[in-house]
Amino acid sequence: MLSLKKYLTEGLLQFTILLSLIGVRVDVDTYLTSQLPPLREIILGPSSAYTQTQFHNLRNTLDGYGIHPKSIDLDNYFTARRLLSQVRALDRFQVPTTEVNAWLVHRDPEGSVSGSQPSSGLALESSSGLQDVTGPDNGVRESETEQGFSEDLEDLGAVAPPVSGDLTKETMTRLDRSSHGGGGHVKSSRPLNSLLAGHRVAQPPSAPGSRASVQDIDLIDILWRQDIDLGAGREVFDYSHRQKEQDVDKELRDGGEQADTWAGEGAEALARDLLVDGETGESFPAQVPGGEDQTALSLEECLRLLEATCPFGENAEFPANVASITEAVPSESEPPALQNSLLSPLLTGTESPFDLEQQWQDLMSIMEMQAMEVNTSASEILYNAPPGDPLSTNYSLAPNTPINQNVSLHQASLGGCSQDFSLFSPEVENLPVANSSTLLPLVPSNSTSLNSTFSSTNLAGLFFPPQLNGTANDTAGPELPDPLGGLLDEAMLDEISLMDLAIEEGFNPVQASQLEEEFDSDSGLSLDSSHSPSSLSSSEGSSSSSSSSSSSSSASSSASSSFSEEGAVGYSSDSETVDLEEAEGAVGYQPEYSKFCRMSYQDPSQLSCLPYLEHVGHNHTYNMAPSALDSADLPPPSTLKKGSKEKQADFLDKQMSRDEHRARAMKIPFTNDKIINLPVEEFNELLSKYQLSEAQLSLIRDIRRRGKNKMAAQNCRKRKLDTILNLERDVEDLQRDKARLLREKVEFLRSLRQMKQKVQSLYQEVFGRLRDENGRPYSPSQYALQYAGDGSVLLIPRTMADQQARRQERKPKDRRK
DNA sequence: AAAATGTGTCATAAA
DNA sequence: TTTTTATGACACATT
Repeated sequence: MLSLKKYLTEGLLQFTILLSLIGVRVDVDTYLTSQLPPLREIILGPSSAYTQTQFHNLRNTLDGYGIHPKSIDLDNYFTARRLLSQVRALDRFQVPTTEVNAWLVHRDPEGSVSGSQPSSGLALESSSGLQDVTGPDNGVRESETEQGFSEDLEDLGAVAPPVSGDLTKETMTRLDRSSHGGGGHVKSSRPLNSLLAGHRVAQPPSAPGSRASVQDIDLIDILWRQDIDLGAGREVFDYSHRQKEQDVDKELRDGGEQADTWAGEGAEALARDLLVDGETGESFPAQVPGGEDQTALSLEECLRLLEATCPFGENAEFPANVASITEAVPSESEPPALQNSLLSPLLTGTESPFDLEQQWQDLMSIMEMQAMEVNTSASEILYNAPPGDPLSTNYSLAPNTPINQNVSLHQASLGGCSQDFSLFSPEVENLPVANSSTLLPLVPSNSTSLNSTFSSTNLAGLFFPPQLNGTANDTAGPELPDPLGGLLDEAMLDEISLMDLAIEEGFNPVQASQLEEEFDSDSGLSLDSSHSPSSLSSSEGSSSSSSSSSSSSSASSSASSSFSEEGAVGYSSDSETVDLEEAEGAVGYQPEYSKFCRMSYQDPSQLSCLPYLEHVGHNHTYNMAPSALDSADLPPPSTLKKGSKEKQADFLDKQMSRDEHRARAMKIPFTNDKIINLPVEEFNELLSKYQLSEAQLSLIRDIRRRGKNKMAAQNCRKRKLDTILNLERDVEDLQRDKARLLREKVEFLRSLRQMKQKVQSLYQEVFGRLRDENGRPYSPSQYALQYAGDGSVLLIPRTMADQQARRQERKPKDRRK
């Protein structure tokens, strides 16, 4: 009975997850409390009804595992596997950082497009006052939708009184999901990002779920980069502000929506739980939401991935259904088709050329991880809490908190797999543990990185190539050749040989220590590999980059006189930028290094040529500039309040430079951009066109001067940095050369010593065999062997030999003189 | 709170 | 001479 219960609960978890995927809402309590057989039947038998037979068959044939009744979980498992293979494929393709970002961004539109087709779930949700948000869900407004959405939130938030943090969070996530699935966002990552940020804020850092928050940071960073790529700024995700506002906003909706959507115990239970947790601040809000956050996210990510890679017709239904999980009326007709779409990716997954063993290991790592997290969080609730509530709570929670809780839904599902296995075949259960513990380290570097990311519950690691993970440039991909590897080896060899030499040959202590120092320094250099590779590799490209920079500098300076707009561009030649970006992307700079490069190689003038990007170049401003600009360009929907408008104005003001403020104050009729970047002639023409006061003129000239100087300073700093880096590289090269020369010297000394020893032994042998007329050996103290120039050997008295030796010693000195 | 870093500006020299 | 560029130095902001 106990096993049955366990099985039921676990299966129930899987099942609910699956159902949540499908978009069917089922009251689990009824099954759990009263009707066990039906539940079992649902889990075991009819699962085939939700899945397409062909996929099962295919899977079975490929995997070698028989069709398990609990195919739902297997579905999750295979979905995960497919995702894994996708991630691996990413890794394999060595997609550069920027490209991967683009990939994500492009993937979203697909999901949004597909999601925008069936907006049923959204329609349901919008009934509770979300129409503003979900109304423009045809992808027409795209990012604007999002903006309007957030602004709506802000607007509402200004009015709504704060209630329970958990409730708000939950509502927020639901809202976000609505915007996700049906909103037709080109960039669903933005709300996701902000929500994640919110999640991070809401979570107590000390709670067990804080692990997820760390990943969230990574994910946020990645997503943020996407957004930056698309022109959005981090400001969009200003957690501390937005989160609170949204929280409050959600409150508003929560009141109505929750009552609307969840009638019955589930809702009550949820509310109860949430409230209690929110007040007490117990483990639940951090743990369970955290865990389920991950789950939901990963599932959603799964869906998106699936959509991206398997643009089947049915896939179009995913987002909407996912979005409508909580609100959708359970419809029996839907699931099969949906299941079909759900499973279709599995086909491709099984088709993936990757090693089954490896995938299995990957999966095992996930399962292990899940076993830790889910068992401690979700299962706790499942098992320890009263029978009815927890399940319903879980059920309602998972679908309702898609974003923040996204992270672990995936794990939960995967974990469900492991649990399933354990249920059915203990030997299989053993496998994961053994594999994950023992085999993982042995897995090739690719999968190791993957596994590590998995085991660290790193969502970013789950869905992005390792290079992307958080610091992105932190670690060069395993495929990337370590330019310092050879050096390191060399240095180590050097050191070894040196020590060897010093020990064996009784090397001159001073010299030996010197050499040791040398090698130490050298090896220290190499040990600083985290730093060296970048500079080294950069040096490879940097010879070109430096040359290009020098050439471009001269060229630009010459060209600038003739064509000042180009001259304004100055050092920031495209080629150089590309070079360095390539180097950066390929080699994987150190974080600070990449920071350097980003800072230094951003083309300020180019940016300034694009007004909307003008402030991206400056770290101060680009945090808030894009959002401000966005909001400026796309005035929020009618619901905007004065407060937020003021905020917008503030943002605008903040984003504007001092000179821009001054120009505005002086009512200067053209843009600072023109003032600064126009060639002198055109600039003068422009001035002549207007009747400008003396103050205005002087301000304009100051603006021009300052603007040009600003760019000049940027170029100067960039150049300075280039110089420093080049010098650094040169120093490294020289140190390498020095080490090499020293090594060669040591080698020569060693061989010389060996030769001397050999000669000495030969000498003694020959001398020992010499006999005088009387057959007696010559005394070494009285005679010596003298090597003649022609190769002959003479036996001469010691005295003569000493004299000759002295002469020979003097001769070189004389020559020198 | 202090240090490190980034950025804008000014003064000045040079082209 | 005027304009532009380069650069050191400083102040301020951000991290």
